[in-house]
Amino acid sequence: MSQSEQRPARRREALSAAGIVRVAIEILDAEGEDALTFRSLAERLSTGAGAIYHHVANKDELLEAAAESLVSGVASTPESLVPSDESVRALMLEVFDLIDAHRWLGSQLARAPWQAAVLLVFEAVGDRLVIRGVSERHRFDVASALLQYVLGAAGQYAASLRIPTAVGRSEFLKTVTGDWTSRAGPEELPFVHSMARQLADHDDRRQFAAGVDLILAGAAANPRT
Amino acid sequence: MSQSEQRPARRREALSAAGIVRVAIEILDAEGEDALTFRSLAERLSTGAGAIYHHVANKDELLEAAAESLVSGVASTPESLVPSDESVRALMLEVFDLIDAHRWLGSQLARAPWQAAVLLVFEAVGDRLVIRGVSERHRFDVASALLQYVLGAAGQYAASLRIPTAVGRSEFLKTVTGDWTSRAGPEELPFVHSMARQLADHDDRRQFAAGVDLILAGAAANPRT
DNA sequence: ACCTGAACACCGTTCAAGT
DNA sequence: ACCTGAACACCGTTCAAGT
Repeated sequence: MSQSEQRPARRREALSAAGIVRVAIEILDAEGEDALTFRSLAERLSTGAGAIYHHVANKDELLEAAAESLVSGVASTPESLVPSDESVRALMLEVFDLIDAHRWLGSQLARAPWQAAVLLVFEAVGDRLVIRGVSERHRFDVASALLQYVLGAAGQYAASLRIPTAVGRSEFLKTVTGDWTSRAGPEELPFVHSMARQLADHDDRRQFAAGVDLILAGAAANPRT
Repeated sequence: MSQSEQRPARRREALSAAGIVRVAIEILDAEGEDALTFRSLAERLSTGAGAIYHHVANKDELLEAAAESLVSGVASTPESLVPSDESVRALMLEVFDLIDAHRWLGSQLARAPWQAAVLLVFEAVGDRLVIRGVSERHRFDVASALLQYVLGAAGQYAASLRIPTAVGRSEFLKTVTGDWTSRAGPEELPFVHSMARQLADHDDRRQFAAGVDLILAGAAANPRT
């Protein structure tokens, strides 16, 4: 404590946008969305908060870059040229798993509509639809529907409570709806109450895949023009 | 300016949770999400910021209550008992229009997964699926898919730029992707570039409806078990 | 050119003091 | 019981000063 004052000195290699994004992802993954601040980031980088602004315009850009960095890993060129639903399904599940592994990514994708990461998913989905042979007329509709579906799931799972499967039906409903449920019994929410077991027991990933299949089945059925 | 100091005095009727939520919605609608702070709210209510905490636990609860207040208006009992896709479609579009009219609602619904407002939409969708005669085995899948789809669209449109239809293709892409597009030409994003016209010209609402039809067509086709 | 860190203009939330 | 508004513990962002 009686250490004499001395200025910090500039040890350390130069900062870079890529390095900042990498550390930001580490913080987001390890400690969650709220833990990422310019102060915490600067501390981890042994620098001042202001230094970051020399490489990243602001926090939004930082989050978009972090999202793009992760998404670009899964949304690459289709590996198969065989026309089938399988490659579309596989891609959608890859995106799902990525969000599952990085919860903050869900909120980030849902936040800004045409950020780079979202565009990459749209491109990847579209590429596979072209290979699958979806007619030109329906491509845009199907790609949009799949994109919006995965973004909805992203936001949903990102904030979800990850209920242990052991939890029983009534306890689950209580957890999920808080005291709100007590205001609304089976008479007011018949459907929700009839689905309580599925809500408590369902597997998020399987559920997600079922929705993808529904959209692809609709695409195959060629809906009304 | 030489007015003598005097304490504010307690004119005004008592605060209430409902009144606070009403004024919060007014601020959100008129000035957007960022404009709603406990300070701005308190000013509009001619009170201190702390007073609000006697009626609302925190800002999250306030936003959830605001969302529920709006959603409860559209997600009421089905008006028709005729089994058809039409009532499902109509409900989905009502939710879409509600989000369109209150942009902040999109982000709010996408933010917290099982808040009251989301549960109300799930219930309303489910009720109509039961009437339509979707088999018990598929009800949960179809309701979940529709819910996630509308939440994805909600987040997307909430933040969307609302591009005037007059804007041309290249200008649109520039607006939407920023300088990111300049890094990625048609070789890297073939699908996005091939869809550029649809992206620029499409009608959000019609697009949304097309996705709903896709899911309903998939439900009718009875996807793989 | 890049970095540093104090300063600025905000937040949500708390809490002693009033009525 | 309810209200008031200053105070607290934060933010993102800016900017003079250093190297």
